[in-house]
Amino acid sequence: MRDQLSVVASLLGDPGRAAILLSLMSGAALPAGELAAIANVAPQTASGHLARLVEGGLLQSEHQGRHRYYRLSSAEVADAIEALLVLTARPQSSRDAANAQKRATGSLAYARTCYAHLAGWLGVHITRELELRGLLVASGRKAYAVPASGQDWFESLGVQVPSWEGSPEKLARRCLDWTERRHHLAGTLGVALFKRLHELHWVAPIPGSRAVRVTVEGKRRLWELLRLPIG
Amino acid sequence: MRDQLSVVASLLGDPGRAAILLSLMSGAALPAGELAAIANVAPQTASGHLARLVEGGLLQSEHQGRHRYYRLSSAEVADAIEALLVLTARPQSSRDAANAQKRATGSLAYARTCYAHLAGWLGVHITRELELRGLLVASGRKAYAVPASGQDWFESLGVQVPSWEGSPEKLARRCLDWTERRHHLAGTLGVALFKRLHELHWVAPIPGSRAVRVTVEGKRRLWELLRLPIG
DNA sequence: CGAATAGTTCGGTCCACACCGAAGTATCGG
DNA sequence: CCGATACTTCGGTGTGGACCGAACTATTCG
Repeated sequence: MRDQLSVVASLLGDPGRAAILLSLMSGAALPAGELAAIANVAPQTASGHLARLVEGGLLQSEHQGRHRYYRLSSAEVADAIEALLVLTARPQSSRDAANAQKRATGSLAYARTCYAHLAGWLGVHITRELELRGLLVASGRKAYAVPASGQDWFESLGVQVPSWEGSPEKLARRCLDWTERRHHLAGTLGVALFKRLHELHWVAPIPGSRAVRVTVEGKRRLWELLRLPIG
Repeated sequence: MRDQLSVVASLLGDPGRAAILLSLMSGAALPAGELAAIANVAPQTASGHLARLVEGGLLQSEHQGRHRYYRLSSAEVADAIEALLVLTARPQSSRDAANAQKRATGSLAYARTCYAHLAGWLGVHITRELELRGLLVASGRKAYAVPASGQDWFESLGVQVPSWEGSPEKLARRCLDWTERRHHLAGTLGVALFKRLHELHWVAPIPGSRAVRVTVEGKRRLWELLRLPIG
């Protein structure tokens, strides 16, 4: 029993395996070779890591021709990784350290997707502005409530606010970003918002990565709409 | 960035350190010597582990005379550990494995506290009976709603149902038990229920551990009240 | 003060495991 | 059927770190 914890934890405790798992956090499935490159190890080594991760129930593999794709086996795995990432972000309080970390992570820290919603600087600050304007209200540690004014705002942008299906967490979850260490909008509404920004060509996902680029149009409109200083 | 994860994870990846962290999950602070005994290692070894855990921000230490008490440094640490425990519980489907695990954990698996609410077999089954009777209704993945009938039941037992302060998660959280792999009642109401059962001498915490004993009186009353077969 | 207890630091041993070279098994394309 | 690509298994090497004995520092008690 008590070792069970250490067994799972030690799966995440190797830098190579951690890199692999992090690269799969987007929910995408990646082939073994690519994961080897990401983890910066030889294919044989990665193969061993992947086998252990599958054995431990963290990953699922899927054959496709001569490729073998791997993905996280459940949302619980992603939850556990995020819970650990929160711990890595915590003890830094000096501004320098925070900035160094931000620079190191590059554009991913600036704007990226987390599953299918916006995270990074952009995700956090859009959410912050909405909160400041009372268009989104924190309700508990894990959810946002959407007041009528907020609903109007989303719909004027062309985002259908989904009906209240079950828990508020489903609709508008508060998701913790580990570079900004601030909450941002997730859940159905978060996904819908990102989809709409993409439709409007205000943001453009960078192919082959989780990073997101803000278009020129997007910069102008986000400034008009939320006074968000971008670029 | 990417190694940060593996660094934290590898802190949990050693059986000794994992045992130490698990024993601190109750929120209590324990002295180094006791933690060494729990981890089943020499005091020097434990001392090294504890230093690394403090260094990594997972534990905080506190001097008190010639003792040195250690406790989890934040709820986030407990969250991360629980998120990992969920992963350990998942893949087992065979009854044998589940039973073996139950036996191995001994009385802790039967009844214990998790922070200050009841967990283990007892916690899970009390919660289950309340759910079957409609006195507690799952609301989303993380909270219970308490209908009027449930409120009556708690109050007839002498448990003040706290007023709806903010989120339902605060009041009646669904907490996942990792030996039973079932939800049980946590949150303010869960704490109040345990406190009341203790007051009534239906259960008695076993000193120096998180295990809980059900008294003879308790067995009789829990049977009368919920048809819970104990012992 | 000196003995006892709680905890730490230091030094040396030993093993698990991350790593890669080499060779083996699938699958694709011609 | 043959070479190329994607991935795995096997075997041997090297290192990080868990471990404990011994010695050291604090605190309490008589």
